[in-house]
Amino acid sequence: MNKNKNSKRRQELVAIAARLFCDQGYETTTVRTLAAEMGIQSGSLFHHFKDKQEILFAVIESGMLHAMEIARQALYEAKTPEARLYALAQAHLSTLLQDRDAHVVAIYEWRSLSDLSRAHLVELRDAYESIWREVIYECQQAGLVPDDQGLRRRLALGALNWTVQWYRPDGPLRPEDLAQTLVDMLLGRTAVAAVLPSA
Amino acid sequence: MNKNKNSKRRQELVAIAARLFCDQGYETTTVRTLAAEMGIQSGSLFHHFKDKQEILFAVIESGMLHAMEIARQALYEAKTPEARLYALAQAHLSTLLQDRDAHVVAIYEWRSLSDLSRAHLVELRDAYESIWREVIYECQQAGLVPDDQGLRRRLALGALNWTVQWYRPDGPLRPEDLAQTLVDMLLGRTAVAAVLPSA
Amino acid sequence: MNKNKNSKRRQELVAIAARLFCDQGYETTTVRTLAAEMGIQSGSLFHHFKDKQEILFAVIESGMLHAMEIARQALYEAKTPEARLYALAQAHLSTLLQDRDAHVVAIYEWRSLSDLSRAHLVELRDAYESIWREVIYECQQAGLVPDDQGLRRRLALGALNWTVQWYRPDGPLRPEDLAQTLVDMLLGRTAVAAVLPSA
Amino acid sequence: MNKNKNSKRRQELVAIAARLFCDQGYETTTVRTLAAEMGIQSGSLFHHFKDKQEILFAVIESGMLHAMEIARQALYEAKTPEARLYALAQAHLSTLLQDRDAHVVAIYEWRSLSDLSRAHLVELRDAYESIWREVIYECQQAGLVPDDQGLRRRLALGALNWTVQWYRPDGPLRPEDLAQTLVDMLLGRTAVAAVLPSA
DNA sequence: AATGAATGAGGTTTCATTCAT
DNA sequence: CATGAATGAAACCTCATTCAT
Repeated sequence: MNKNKNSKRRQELVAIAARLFCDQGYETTTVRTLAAEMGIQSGSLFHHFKDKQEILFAVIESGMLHAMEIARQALYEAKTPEARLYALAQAHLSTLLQDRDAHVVAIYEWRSLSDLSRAHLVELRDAYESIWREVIYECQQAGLVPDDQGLRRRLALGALNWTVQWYRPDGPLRPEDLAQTLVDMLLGRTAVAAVLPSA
Repeated sequence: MNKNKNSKRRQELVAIAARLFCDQGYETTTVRTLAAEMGIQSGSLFHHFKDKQEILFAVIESGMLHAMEIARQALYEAKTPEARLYALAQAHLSTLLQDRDAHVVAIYEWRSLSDLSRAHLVELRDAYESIWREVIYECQQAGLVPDDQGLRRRLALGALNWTVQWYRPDGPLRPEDLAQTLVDMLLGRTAVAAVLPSA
Repeated sequence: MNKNKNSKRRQELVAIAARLFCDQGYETTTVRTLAAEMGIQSGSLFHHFKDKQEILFAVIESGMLHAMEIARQALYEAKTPEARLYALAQAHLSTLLQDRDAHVVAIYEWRSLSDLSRAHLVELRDAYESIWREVIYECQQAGLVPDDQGLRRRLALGALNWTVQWYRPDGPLRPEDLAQTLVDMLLGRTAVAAVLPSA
Repeated sequence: MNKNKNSKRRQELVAIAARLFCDQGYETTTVRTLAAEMGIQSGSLFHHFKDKQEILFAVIESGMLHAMEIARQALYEAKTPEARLYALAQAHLSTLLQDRDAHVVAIYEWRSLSDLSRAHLVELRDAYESIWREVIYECQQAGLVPDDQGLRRRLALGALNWTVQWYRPDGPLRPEDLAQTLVDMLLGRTAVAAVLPSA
């Protein structure tokens, strides 16, 4: 089995698997279909991945790692608490769009992970959420949002995650609008001059 | 096959199926497991349902019908726009908790429905969402929220739906708190006296 | 799965499996081949047996149970120590011939049994060998064979078991001759009037 | 492919294969396992052997050639018929112990040989058995055993072969005891002063 | 309504073998 | 001699579904 986990080839295969798992679901996607879409024989799949299950893990992990990376980059440039919250929301939407397949799979197929895989990914997820926790805490300290027991944060993240269910990048809404409206809701603004002024 | 779709027996079977589909997923739950939990043999299942797929349909339909019913009852008693919005949010949470299995299945297994089943359920869902659309429109008319192109509504509903991922009824948060915070966010309030005032 | 372990049907299937395992080996015999020879589909096999492995167990167990039964019957009628030894040898040869398939499989495929199955069959085998131990002990007590540390018994049993490698029932040798020669060797006789005087 | 069939390297590989085939069985031992134990990659195996099957042949052939060699050496020094019989039995046990892996494989995996391989090995086996035939004939001529149609020879050889099933070199029995008891049984003696005189 | 044996297509995975490097 | 990715056939087993009883 090919142990080079970051090889270009492997990343391609993971991306293809992400698309198929997203479109058809993990259980419904057969390894034969996976292989066919990858342009190899079904037996060859198992040189790259131990298991069908390991493919699922690789897909979800790749999405999470990318989310983390984008979030860190976004925060690197933003200075004020509000700007950081906005940047984080936009980064979240950004990876939700760029790596949509992987994130949809993460949501839908979480259950199909092995216990071990899940434990590893829970760590990644916790690390990501702690970034959000921190940024919102900064907003609180700045008096932008008077209190938070994590409830608003959770609702806001949920609202964002749920966008994969209905948001289409080719529709009239821009990601920036989503991010702005969400920040407004989080900070308790009525969003007077909100989205789509020209519509 | 039992054509009496609302029989007590059938409702029991649907509830059992909902639980299993929720816990294990539709694809992973075998007809034999379903039958075993129902106390019958696998062959007998097909006297009640044409298909495995029809069981899935019945599960999701039951959740949606119940959601609609609860929403209508809640609105029946609420008069002001804000009260109606609050009532609707609470009704949504209420069915999300009462019929959690069915709603989780609806979210996760939507893809596994046949085209015909899905089309029928889309109608139900549209009917339900039009209730939300209407109530928020009333709020706009009352000047509570200056504009809305559906974005806030969608974000709010998404936030609510996502609660099935993390909300636990036996935790410290009461459903009323969730509903209140959500209404605050929707209406652009800073939620000064927010959650858990008595705790 | 059909739990009626002694059903006529099951015994037929076991006999067929014994033949195939004997001819081709356990690993080499596919479940499809098994099913084809049984006149059913490969999937149907698993109504009768949980596993391919369980079929192997059933084959070997059947041979052992039959061996025990025949030995007990033979001893039931034999009175003197020597007669009992002779009866036992002949019973051994008898089951070796009647249930040749099963016994060959027992010898060759012992390794392919699961640990659990093997443990159960070891008990059966021990019970059978204790019969031999007892009968030879009677011979010693009668002064027919002066000593035995189990060595002669083991060599004799080994000689008998090995007959499945070369003995053919349609050849010139009669089972009685085998049994007689073996008893002679065990008791230290020169077998003056030995086999096939007319050949 | 390495044509030097007697190279030191090749003999090492054959010995490793013998051990694995003996422990796990031919069918169950994968080419990858073989290669891993040999410290090479699976693809490299096929530089040394054409086939997996050829490895099996090499294993069994090596055992047989060694058996023949030891037997010839033993007979070279023994003069009287009885001494020669004893020497042969001991040589047989000797190779059974020294080359146990190969001989166990010969017994168990005979079936897995290709027809061609088997034919070649049958010749070797016949050559070996003719040695036994000859030595026993000498005993008959010397009046040590009055007659033999091959039956006693076969039983005795079977008893010896079967020892691989139960004999452990680290147990209390010495190979000489086995050989002596066997000769006694063959020659029809009661083995008064038999095994373990010193124990 | 219920049973449960039987189906048969299709699932994941293994494995001996090849071949370009 | 050695590698290791790729092959592709075939292995065991599962499972929704049917049907005679």
